[in-house]
Amino acid sequence: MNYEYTQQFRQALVEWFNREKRDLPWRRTTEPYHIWVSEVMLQQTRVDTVIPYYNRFIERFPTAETLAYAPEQELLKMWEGLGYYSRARNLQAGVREVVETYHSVVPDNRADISKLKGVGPYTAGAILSIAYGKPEHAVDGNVMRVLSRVLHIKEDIALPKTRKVFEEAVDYLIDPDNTSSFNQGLMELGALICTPTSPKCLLCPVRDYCIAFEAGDAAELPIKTKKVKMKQLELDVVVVQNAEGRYLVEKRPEEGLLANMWQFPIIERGQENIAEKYGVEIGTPTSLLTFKHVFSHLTWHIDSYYAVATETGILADPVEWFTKEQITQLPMPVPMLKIWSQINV
DNA sequence: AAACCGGGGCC
DNA sequence: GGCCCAGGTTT
Repeated sequence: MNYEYTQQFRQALVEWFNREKRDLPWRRTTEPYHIWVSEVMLQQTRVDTVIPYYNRFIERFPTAETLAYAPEQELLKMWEGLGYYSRARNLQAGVREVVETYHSVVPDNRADISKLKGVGPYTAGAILSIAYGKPEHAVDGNVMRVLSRVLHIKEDIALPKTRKVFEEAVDYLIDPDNTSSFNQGLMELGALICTPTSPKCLLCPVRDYCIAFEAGDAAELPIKTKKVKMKQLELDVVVVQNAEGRYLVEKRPEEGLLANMWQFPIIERGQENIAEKYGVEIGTPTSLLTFKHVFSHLTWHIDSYYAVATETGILADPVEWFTKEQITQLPMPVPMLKIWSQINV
């Protein structure tokens, strides 16, 4: 794209965005911490899902300090149901760095902001361009899809090194006077017009500058190869209640899947048993729910039960008896909430 | 470079 | 059922 074309492309994109942009909560502010929270929530998560979480989160943690000093359990509870819980823990770690190292001011340059936990190349560019007006690239899945079509880039976006191609393209194309609208415009275009399947090219504000539209193969781009294999796990979950009416729960390890989230006793079917793993003898279980829970690279096939404890020994460290009221306060993954809702019908 | 890390919506 | 979503970290 030559200089004049680049100017026209910028103008068409920025004017379309300022005219057509959705009214979203995080678009009513340029406060860097608030933009940061929104960008982390939006990682791999749809706008409509994020909106209620963002509003509740900002109400509870309005400033970097309030989040920095919050108990992790409460933070995870606010994040419950969003998934990718390490995002929340990394966000708090990053915010603590800002409070302690940068006097609570989010850094305004890529070198420093990129050092913060949970802030990668995309999030760094998003905060810098949206909150600070810096001409920095913010390349996400939307941007790669849009630019693969506009510029007819046919490299495999599943390969990590390909992102660099798009970052260099944005470095060249970005409107230095409207960095926020330009970067958000690319993403909004990807979300509303330049969609993965059946792009609405006839409504596209930059159609005149799109090589794929000219070539008629917009729907075939981007090129993405990677396919992943799914692991399967068969599990039994047992809600165990003791004579005092309390329920047995355990905290998951601080690393790995669903780190630091709480769950009811869970065993791999045929490989373990409740008595041995948890030190609790139980009466005859009654069936609750049978269902499937799909993660990114793993599927849990869950049979869930309710049982009464008949004999209890010494519990291991992350295992405790909690009342119904206490359990309601614990951050739990969705499959456990699903089972818990059966107990409280 | 590949694997890991949630959950939901859409086709 | 597979794909995608305002990705980052770990190995």
